[in-house]
Amino acid sequence: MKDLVFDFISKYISLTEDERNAILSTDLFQSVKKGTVLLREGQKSKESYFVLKGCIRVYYIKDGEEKTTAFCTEMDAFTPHCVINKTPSEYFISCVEDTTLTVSNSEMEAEINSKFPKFEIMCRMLSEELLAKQRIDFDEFKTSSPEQRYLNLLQKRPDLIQRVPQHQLASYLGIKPQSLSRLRSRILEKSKE
Amino acid sequence: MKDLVFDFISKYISLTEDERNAILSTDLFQSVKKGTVLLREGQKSKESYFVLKGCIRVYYIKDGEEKTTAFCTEMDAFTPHCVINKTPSEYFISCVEDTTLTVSNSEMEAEINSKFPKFEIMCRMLSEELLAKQRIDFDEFKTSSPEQRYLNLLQKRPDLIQRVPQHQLASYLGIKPQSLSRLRSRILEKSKE
DNA sequence: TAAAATCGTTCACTTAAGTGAAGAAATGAT
DNA sequence: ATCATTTCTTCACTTAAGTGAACGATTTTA
Repeated sequence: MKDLVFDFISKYISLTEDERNAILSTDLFQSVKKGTVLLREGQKSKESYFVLKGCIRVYYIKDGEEKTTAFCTEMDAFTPHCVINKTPSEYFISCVEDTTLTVSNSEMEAEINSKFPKFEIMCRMLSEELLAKQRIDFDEFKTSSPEQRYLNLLQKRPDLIQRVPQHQLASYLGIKPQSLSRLRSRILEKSKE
Repeated sequence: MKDLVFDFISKYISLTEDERNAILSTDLFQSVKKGTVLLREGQKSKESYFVLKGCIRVYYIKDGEEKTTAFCTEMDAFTPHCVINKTPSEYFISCVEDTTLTVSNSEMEAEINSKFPKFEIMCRMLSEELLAKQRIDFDEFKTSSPEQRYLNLLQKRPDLIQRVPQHQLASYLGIKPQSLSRLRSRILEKSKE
């Protein structure tokens, strides 16, 4: 399982024995049960996540309703806004499934980065990449209809539709659960013809 | 005008005389006329932008229609996806107004970063910050209606509504120009009551 | 300055999403 | 195993966005 982290890192930089050990000595790995809440609204956290197995979900509670805005699955990294901004969190993060992930705190990261400048480079590359990728996702969202977004998701992350409850998917697609249900049956009708 | 860049940088790191000169020697600054296209679909570019004055616009052309997805104004940085990914660009970037900006290419950035590790740190901080901020914007977009998005924009970037054509704003809000027009008159009616 | 092109608004109509309610199905708890 | 809760779907109705067209108003360009 720990190899997955090193596989991931190797996409950006190559590590010496020392550097590998520095990471392993930090006791990053956690296994959490389905339903566990990792971060709550209002909380001040310094923790970043990297999902090895399972699925975590980012959601707001507005007018008593859950609004899901992100799912992180295998090999997804997530640093909450509150960590960067040092403000109370605007949202919750919880586990959709039993999940294995790394949890790193920002002070520890800063320490490793200053000890091994290579990590600084990796973090820069990774966040630049994620920024650009997220912008494309945002662009696709803006320029397509709910139905197109659903079909797009079916292409790009077919697993999500299986492993995640419909009503959570709905707000992820920017619509209500009833609309997702209707939209799905509309698509089904079309494909029959 | 060049001071603006150093004001911006000073939010992240402090510079020595040497470092300032390294930047100034790179001949980064450009003034471009309204309507100039900085990047075209299909093009392979290595250029990143930082707007000092004016406004640039990111847009796709799908089915012969322009779909605007971003506006960068004073103090906004933008690195196109194609620069990070080394693929042909999916979108166009052009100037909404006469614009003064810095244009830096990724090779030059890499050189400066390796010469002055401080810059590497700044780039990491900046892209982490933009990533987190953009995620919040995306979340807001997903969880609100076109009307709420418009009112939100009116709060956060009131200048945009003045300086940008309505039909470009419309796709930025994820709707058609006619819908934006209708939505605006609906809001006007409400405020009269 | 005159003609042409672009832009913003309005209208009538169509399509799809929001809402509230109801019921079936699946899930979780005791 | 049963009861309770949650989840998903369906329905009728409301609201708002998409579409195509028309018409000034503005801007561009020749």
